[in-house]
Amino acid sequence: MGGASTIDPAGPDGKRPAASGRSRVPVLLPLPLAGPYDYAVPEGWGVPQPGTLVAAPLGGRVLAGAVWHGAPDGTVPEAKLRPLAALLPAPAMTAPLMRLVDWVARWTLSPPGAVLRMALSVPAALSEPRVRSGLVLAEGVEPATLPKARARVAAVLAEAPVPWSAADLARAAGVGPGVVKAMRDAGLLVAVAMPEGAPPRLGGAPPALSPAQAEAAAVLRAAVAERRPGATLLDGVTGSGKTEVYLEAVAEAVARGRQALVLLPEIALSAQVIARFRARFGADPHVWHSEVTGARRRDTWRAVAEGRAPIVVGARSALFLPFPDLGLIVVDEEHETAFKQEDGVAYHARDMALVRAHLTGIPAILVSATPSLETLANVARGRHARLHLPERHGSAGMPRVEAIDLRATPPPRGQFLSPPLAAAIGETLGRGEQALLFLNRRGFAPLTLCRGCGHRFQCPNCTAWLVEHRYARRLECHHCGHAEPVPPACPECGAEGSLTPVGPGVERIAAECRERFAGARIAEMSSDTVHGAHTAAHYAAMIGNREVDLVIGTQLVAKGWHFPHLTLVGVVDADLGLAGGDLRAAERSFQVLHQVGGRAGRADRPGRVLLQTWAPGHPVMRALVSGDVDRFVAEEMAERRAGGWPPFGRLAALIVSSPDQAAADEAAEALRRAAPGADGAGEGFRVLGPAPAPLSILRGQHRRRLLLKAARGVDVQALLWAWLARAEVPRAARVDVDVDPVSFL
DNA sequence: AGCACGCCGACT
DNA sequence: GTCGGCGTGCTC
Repeated sequence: MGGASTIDPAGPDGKRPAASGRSRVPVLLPLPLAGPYDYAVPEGWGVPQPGTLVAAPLGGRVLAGAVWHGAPDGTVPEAKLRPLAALLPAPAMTAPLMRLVDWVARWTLSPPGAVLRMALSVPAALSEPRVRSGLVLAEGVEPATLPKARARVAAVLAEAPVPWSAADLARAAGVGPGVVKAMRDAGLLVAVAMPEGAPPRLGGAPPALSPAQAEAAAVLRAAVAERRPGATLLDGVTGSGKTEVYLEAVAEAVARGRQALVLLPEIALSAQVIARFRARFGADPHVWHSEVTGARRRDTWRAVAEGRAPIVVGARSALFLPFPDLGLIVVDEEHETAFKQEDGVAYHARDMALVRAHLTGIPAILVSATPSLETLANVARGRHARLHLPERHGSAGMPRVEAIDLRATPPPRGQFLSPPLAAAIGETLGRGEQALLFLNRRGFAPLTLCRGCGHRFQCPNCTAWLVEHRYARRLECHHCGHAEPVPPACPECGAEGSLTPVGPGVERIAAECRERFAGARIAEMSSDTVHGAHTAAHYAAMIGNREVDLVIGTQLVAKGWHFPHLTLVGVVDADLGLAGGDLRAAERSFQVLHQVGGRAGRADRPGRVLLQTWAPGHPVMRALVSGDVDRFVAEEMAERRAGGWPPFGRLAALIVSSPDQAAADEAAEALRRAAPGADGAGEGFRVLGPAPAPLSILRGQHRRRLLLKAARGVDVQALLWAWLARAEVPRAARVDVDVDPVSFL
């Protein structure tokens, strides 16, 4: 991860033999350079094919790069060329992956090398394959003569005389790792080279599918079998069995000897999803995300490149793995904004997954209970097919959703649960069932102010309030990580005991519940209490075992969990996501609230969802209460169409940032002056801004935004290239480009 | 991304 | 008088 990697040139030393009249090849390096560099091919190598991974000297170091496709640049004089240092012992990049790199670079206006960097993110995997050693019994060792623990180890090896890893061996023998180590040191065990991991043996049979599932699965299996390019939306409510259906498509790819890639948002918390793959195929899929590091990361990359990984389940970065024979890409929860990478190369993994599938000539499946408007528009245009799963027979059905009008039944002063919601929680707990309260805000209170002088605690690096975290006794900025202790007195007027928390976070809701539902066992789930897959699984088990009565959580609890005893979901502030005028605020609110509501009543008992809102008439609330999703989508689509917004128009953002406010303003003005067209408007496009970004100072950077809004069919990239080339931006400011922005921060 | 070269403050 | 801050520019 991070850092373009120097690698050990397995080949010649770093001297510079003159390159004389030999062939030259373009080599793309994992650096933000404008394009590939030309290199001389040492004598006797032959001409390396495009995609070949090579070690190339650059300045004083040697980098891993890829021989690129297309003609060498040719303008660099022969004498300046340096010879390639070595061919790397790793499979060459495939043509579709090289084309993907070019495609993403062009689309995002990033240097191709910056994109290549994502595809060569595992430097260790590019050098000589790791020789793993395993342990076998030394010759002539007689198990019977050994002490008990050692005898058990010997027995395991006698039973299965293949090389074992030390950890596996200790586990199988039921002894500590020390025993195995001591036996090796004593010469009772010897290390031998272990063969590279064979592909997992996949087996398993399809589960019993409903007729609708079976029909959808058959369509998708056929598409995979025939390698039919094109995308299909697979949608249906929570519990309609979408996963089982796409797993059949995965099974088809595997049966044909091809690989399948399944992209998920934030995989770290989806242990339950991995378990479903295991249940279906009898073996774990290869897993890829940022928390997979070290030897595991290297082995997985290698297994993918060598075709030994039939199924890969991964976060967005898995999109750039070197599959030699990909047969299917699935994007699960395709509406999730986590698929959009914001920093560095700003790409949307869902959209680029469709590109990779297209370039590879294979089918793609987009899966969601609440598809994005982009995807629905593509279905409407006939660009994607659609398979819709109806609600499943025999399931609990969709929960009943009701809005609580806070204007009519407000919470008591200083509290946040309205009487109807509090009553419903009390009844649920009284029946011995579980309830979940959802509030997408960490900490105790989002704002602290002084009752004496009105002072508000603000982050020194960002335009944001500091959030009180009462357990940690700190005021924290959720944008830059700044934290300070809660002071005993107001720093402005010196008054003591005058600081007042304003508004709720999950900690405050938990405090209120402890008071109101004495004796209830409460679990708080937010990124402050749940750190990664392990704790998440722990919480899930506690909830599943009914060791918890009331769950209070942030967005984290909305994701894919199945809690069979949970029958009530209360949304503390259903209006929260609607503030701020974001283009997709309504769509996203609907998706999140629908998803968290889906946690209620999945077993035999009906679920109930209560939404606390000040605006029960808002289209999002009406859609959730009535369940009339189609109408909501139609209204939202009509608004977007009328305004020329995505998915009916295109957007690109230019984000100016600088530690110096004047430089940021100057750069923004320079961009404005250089805007394409007459005064920023032309055939099918218009430039909006500059305006301060919603977080006008973030991590000490002053930020300004300009927005290019264009009709579909306008070559946005061409406009942006010309625009950026024209603009004279002061050095003290930088400009980032975000094509198809998802977030407007 | 590194790494080198190149001009202005606080130390032996 | 030097060590060293990181601003700017180059790497086939």
